Amino acid sequence: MSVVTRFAPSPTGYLHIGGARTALFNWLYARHHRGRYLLRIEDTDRARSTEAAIAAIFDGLSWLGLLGDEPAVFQSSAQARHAEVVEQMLAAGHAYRCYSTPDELAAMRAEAIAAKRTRLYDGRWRERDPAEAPAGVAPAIRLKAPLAGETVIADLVQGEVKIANSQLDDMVLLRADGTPTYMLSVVVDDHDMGVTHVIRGDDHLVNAARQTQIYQALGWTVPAFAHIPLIHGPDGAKLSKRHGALGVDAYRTMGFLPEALVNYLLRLGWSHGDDEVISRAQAVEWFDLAAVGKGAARFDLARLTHLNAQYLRQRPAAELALLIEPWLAAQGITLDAAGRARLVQAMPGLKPRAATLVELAEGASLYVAARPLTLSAKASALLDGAARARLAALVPALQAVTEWTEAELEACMRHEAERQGVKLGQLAQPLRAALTGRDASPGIFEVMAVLGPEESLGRLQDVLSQANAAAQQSG
RNA sequence: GUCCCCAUCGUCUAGCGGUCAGGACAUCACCCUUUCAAGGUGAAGACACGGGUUCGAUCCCCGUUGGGGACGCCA
Repeated sequence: MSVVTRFAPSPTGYLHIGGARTALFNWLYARHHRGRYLLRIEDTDRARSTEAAIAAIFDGLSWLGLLGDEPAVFQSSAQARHAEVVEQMLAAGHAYRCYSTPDELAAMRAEAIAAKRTRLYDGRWRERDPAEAPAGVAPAIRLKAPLAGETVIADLVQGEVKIANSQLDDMVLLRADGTPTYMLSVVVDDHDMGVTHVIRGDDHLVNAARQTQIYQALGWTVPAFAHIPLIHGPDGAKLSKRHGALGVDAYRTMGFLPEALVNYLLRLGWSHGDDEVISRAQAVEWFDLAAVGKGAARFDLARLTHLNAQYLRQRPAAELALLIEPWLAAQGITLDAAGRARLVQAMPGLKPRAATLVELAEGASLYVAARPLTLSAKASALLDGAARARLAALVPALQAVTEWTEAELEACMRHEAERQGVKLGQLAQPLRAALTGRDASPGIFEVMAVLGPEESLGRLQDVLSQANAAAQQSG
């Protein structure tokens, strides 16, 4: 039997980071077993579903490369089928009409809580004669669940889980308005879509027992279940808004690469020995449910950041130059062909100094900033009178460099430092400040080589002439 | 209140009866060095607790504690 998995998000705003991991595990499991991976939008609750939310989910999945193998199924389109299945159950005596109103049920629940009793539905209409039905009340249809015994879930991650049937009440299958509930829809849809493995969050573990009862009432084969642990925030509590980024898109805007996020999510709860950086192809080959951990894991941004740095370095320079353009644009920097070429050339020196695209763009901006540069406070501090004098003396030497390469520039600078009787750093640091406007940058010879003689000397002159102007003004 | 799940360094984890309890991130130190990174070397750092089972428990069983989840005519 060929494996069929599915990811079934409800469209409530964005693709949650936990949902992304569920999707990933489903995708990997299907790929590993050469099966199919499907998508189903659980939009049964029409009021809470919006086009924008659905688009956001597809967008997130697309970015991560986790779109379904076939067009997504919309649960709301199968309502007639759901109602038909409930009719069958009614006819077979596996379901019954319940005339209790929502108000009545709420009162029943409140009473149970006050009396510290179980809050399960008490089955008051289970055996009652429908003739006693109150006039004008549309009934909900409930499952006639087994009273005694237990329901067993053979979970691929959690192991065998047994739940006493006394703990499971007669759940609603069809609402009074004729719409199906989630519990019924999932079962029917998973069955109709031929889903063989249901891989989802831990919070559905008890639901698996309820759904098993529905499968059994229908005489359908129960799929294999795998309930993966939830992701917690850094403080150990459930991941929530106050932890910052929740949606996958937020990580995208923080400058993370999709392959890094995927690798991070994969290792969160799943492991393969001591392997940390795992390619997509390798993950497909290695992935299995048995290696999924049982405990909830905390989200660790530092770890994601480190992984991102690794993947950043694997990307070709040209790709990275393209990827950072949006962040550059946000700084008001638009690139021409020469600027792009300069960034590509600068990438090898920029890469190891950045962990995210945001940092990479920040580092890259020095190469494409417009003259004259705005100096940072620390850069200005480096350019005191003595430093400026050293730089002024350096200018003729630089102008004499015939081959503007890293090696030639270094030779020139070392020679000049010796001539001036200073350490290389005393020359290099002020030069860095003048050429980059900052106190930290890639190697200064590399910076000069990428900038070219014209831009380098130009930036240097900017600083020197500003100093002259300032001196004339005060003097 | 009832039921279910979980438990190894700060964090993610390896371990599947006998290990100096391994790796990674983070932290600290040193090296490299024109700055900042990167890189290299090293350090510190964990089996929640109590009972069993066993010649021997991180590992198997029970309990305690702690954490999480579920108990809707939400999904």
